[in-house]
Amino acid sequence: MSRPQPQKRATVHDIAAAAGVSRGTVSRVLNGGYVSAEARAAIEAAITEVGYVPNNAARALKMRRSQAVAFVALEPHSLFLDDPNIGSIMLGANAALSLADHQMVSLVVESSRDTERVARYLTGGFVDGAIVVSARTRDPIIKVISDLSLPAAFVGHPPELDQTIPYVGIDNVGSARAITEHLLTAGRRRIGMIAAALDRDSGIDRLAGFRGALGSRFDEELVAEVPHYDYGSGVKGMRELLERDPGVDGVFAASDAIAAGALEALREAGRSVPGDVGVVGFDDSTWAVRCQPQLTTVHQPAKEIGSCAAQLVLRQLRGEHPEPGGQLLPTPLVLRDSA
Amino acid sequence: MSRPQPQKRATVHDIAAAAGVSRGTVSRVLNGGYVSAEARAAIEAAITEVGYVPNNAARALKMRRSQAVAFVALEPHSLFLDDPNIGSIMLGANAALSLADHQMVSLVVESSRDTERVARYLTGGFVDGAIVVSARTRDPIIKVISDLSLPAAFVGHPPELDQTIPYVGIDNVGSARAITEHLLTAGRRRIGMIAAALDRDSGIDRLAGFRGALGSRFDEELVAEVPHYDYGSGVKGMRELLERDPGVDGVFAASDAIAAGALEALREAGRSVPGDVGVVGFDDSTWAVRCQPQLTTVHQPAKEIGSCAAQLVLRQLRGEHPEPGGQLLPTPLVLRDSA
DNA sequence: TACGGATGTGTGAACGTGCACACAGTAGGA
DNA sequence: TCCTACTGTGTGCACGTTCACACATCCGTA
Repeated sequence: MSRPQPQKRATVHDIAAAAGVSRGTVSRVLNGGYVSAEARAAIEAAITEVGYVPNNAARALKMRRSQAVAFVALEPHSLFLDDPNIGSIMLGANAALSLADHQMVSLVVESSRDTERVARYLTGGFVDGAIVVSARTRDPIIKVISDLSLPAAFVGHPPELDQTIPYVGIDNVGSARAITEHLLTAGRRRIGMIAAALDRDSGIDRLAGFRGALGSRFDEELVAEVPHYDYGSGVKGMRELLERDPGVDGVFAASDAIAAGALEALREAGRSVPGDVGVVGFDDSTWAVRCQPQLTTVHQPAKEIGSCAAQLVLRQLRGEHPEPGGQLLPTPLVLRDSA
Repeated sequence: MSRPQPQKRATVHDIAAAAGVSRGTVSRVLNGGYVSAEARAAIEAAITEVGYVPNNAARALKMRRSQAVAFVALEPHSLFLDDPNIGSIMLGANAALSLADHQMVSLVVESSRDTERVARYLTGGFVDGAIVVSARTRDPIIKVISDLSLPAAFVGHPPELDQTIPYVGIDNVGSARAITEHLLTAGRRRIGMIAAALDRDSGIDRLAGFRGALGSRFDEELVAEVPHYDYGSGVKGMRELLERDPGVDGVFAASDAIAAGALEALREAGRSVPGDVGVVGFDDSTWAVRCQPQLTTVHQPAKEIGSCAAQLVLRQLRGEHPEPGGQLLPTPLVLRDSA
């Protein structure tokens, strides 16, 4: 029974002693520098023998660099449940950071208690930068990052407080306009929208795009407002739309989840899709292919958004100054069966 | 234009100087000890004035304590997409750690490249413990944790390599047996199962519970095996079941997503639910209430699982040794409309 | 007066790194 | 011969914190 390492961790001193050199030489084989072949061999042997791993805390203290970037998820209740993209954004960011040999640590902010603790964490020197996925435009965390001038990037919308922080997102207005035009060219005449989350940029912009595409044909009556991007809201919104105008023959749902709910309400009302009514969604999430019929929708490049945000932070870490104002990623239309 | 703090961060020295005391006294007001009222007042004033925040890296180095616990998500592709519970488990763990003034940092392991980096991170002194959510029972990360004797807890199933590490999960066998018995007492005679993920404990155990409940009535013919816990597998599995025995009148789906797919296949085949066929699921995820009819299913206490795992780690951090062997949380049946 | 305890404060050392610097030896060119 | 350049190595210091210790003061009591 040989316990590998009881609790004491090996340090540079230990392997220096084991290899018969000084700490400086050990540091040089780890970080590059002039080292003779035999010294290097002895040190590497010692390292593998004792299973030495550098102490990140000490390194971070000395270097003022932790090789870690925070992924801050604000109000995750809604994010994890409503937004099917948050997971993909995380994976995209992680992949990009990983390639640059950085660690992604994701921090979850649920309550104001969390806010304070995460602020301490960001300030405390454990991360070099932050990617912030926020549903709200004003948040205490943003002020912390701004005051700290911590390299950061926002996902989803421009930060209101500090315009110098870059962001990455999609063109919600243009995408909404494009998919509404798809309904128009398919010959739909009475087109309604189930608009959601009108307290956020994304919600407002999607409605604006819809309005823009319809132009003079826009009818306030045919917009059902619901609070969230979820399935239940879709069912409710569609029922409302049918009640206001039973002749509606096209629907732009502000999210795929809403579109799925709308399909349910239409089935319940005996309408066929896409025969009687054409339905389009937004996100191209897993919802889109779960539905019957499958949804025509706007593809959100979630992974790319994540990796792009990571690049934005990494670039700042290298000392570059990315032009502020944000970066909008293309959102191709995905044509399926629902319209 | 007054920049708040250019880049220099305030240290204990700075606030000691500002308050006219020594660093030791500052440390004492931060960490407790004998401090006079006036000294404390002066120091606290200085702290708020310059916006001092302790440097975690230095503190971690000195204290060998980072007040942070890792949440390690292995192979998140499947986790984030298949398992609707991972988000809730995270939130539960975060809440429990937050209450104990600990920071949760979640690490995503996608590739073998990630494995190495995360191992370095765990070893590097940035975290005091780890919660591991793993779909596979053998993983290099487990060996790292074991060798390091890092306080840890597993979610989902017992770790194969190191039996001393506690885990928290649910009784898949018992739960599957219970919900199958529900179908039996409802009078179903020809009961099939759509079994999934038979390469994992959860999948194997759910099938075992099903078999146990049926006893001598068990018929191999009525088990459709599908690879994943997802919707598409549910559609396919149900079609297969109907083909093998059109007289099937009860179905236990290994997950809610599968059950939802089964409902679709049944609708397609013109069967009514629960009239012709009773369907039950597993998880009590958001799927369960999205379906028409809503699913009777097994509730997985995801938040509690997360918080329980966190407790297990925190207890070890306090020096206690939780009895190994794991903790199984209760899984109440949720009766809805589908059976 | 002298002592012991409680209360309050300052100082030095250490946690484990990386880097600047000093130093030593060898080789080549003026 | 001296100067410079290159290769290779060891030492001291600093990063910001906490802790152990020494010291200082005040009080009550023997």
